[in-house]
Amino acid sequence: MPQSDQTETDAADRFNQARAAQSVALLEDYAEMIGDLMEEMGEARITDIARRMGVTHPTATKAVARLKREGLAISRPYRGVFLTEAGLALADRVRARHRVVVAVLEALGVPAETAELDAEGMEHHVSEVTLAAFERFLIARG
Amino acid sequence: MPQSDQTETDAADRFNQARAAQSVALLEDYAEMIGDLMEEMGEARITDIARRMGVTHPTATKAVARLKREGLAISRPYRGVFLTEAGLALADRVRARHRVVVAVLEALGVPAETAELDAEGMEHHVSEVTLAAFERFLIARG
DNA sequence: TCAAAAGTGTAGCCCTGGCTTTATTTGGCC
DNA sequence: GGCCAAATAAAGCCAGGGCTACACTTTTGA
Ligand SMILES: [Mn+2]
Ligand SMILES: [Mn+2]
Ligand SMILES: [Mn+2]
Ligand SMILES: [Mn+2]
Repeated sequence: MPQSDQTETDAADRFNQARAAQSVALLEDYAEMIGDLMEEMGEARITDIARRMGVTHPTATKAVARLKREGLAISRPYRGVFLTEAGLALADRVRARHRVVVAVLEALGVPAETAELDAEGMEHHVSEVTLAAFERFLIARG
Repeated sequence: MPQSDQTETDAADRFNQARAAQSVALLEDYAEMIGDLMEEMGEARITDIARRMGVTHPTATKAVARLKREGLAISRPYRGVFLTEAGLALADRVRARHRVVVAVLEALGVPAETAELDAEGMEHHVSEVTLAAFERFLIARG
């Protein structure tokens, strides 16, 4: 394989991975947040989800519909939303990863509020391998 | 402002920033890549753009249409695509940021190929403040 | 108790960013 | 010079993720 072909497939692979990560980003954020609300309030109401996500309630309803379709949440009409086992597992993984990303940013000298803001988008593109490296870095650093 | 209200607006702000960053991510990646192709080949053809992005050529055509609409590129029918001054400036900023993000990941112990893959998505969520911190970190580290 | 407020559902609109299919143009080559 | 392959354009489909407007249900409190 000539070098220029290699350059092209490598680039395409990168963009494909980024697109794949983006396509689950919304599910991850909703799962994490619904988990938070269940913890805090016992249930997650559409209105509360929408307010925290900064969207209108029909938008939150659509996202929850997708979560249900993917087996991550359940709900009955006019009742709260609840995560399934799979949803809870996802929420936990996402929450842990979020904290690691914020911690790494802060360790690198990023102000706390900025770290929180940037981590919200960056986290979804942090692969398992990178997450492991982040954790090693945080431990080594003490 | 009660603490719970604060929690909610903070979260909404985070998600809004992440959405805003995502909405320009595509422009950034195309600008960077068209800049690369102009450098390598003298012009950027739709077919080459599409192959490198890992999409079909109608998809690339649509993206280029958006770049033109935003004043970042120009092109005439059946001719190559070229960046405007604004497009070139964007491409340069994006390319520099991309390199910094990759360098930081590698400095944290992430393998080179993984760093390239993850950086492609993460870079778009790295704010100016965070980028500055990254650069200081890289310099301090030598 | 029951009316008003709050919450939820649903329909339908828009834009983005993928895709396939079909038409048109260009460019290389005999 | 003309033909054929490659490139480009154009049209139209789909899903995702935002929105508004409107209908319906549930909860609250006087
Ligand atoms: Mn997030
Ligand atoms: Mn998060
Ligand atoms: Mn990118
Ligand atoms: Mn990039």
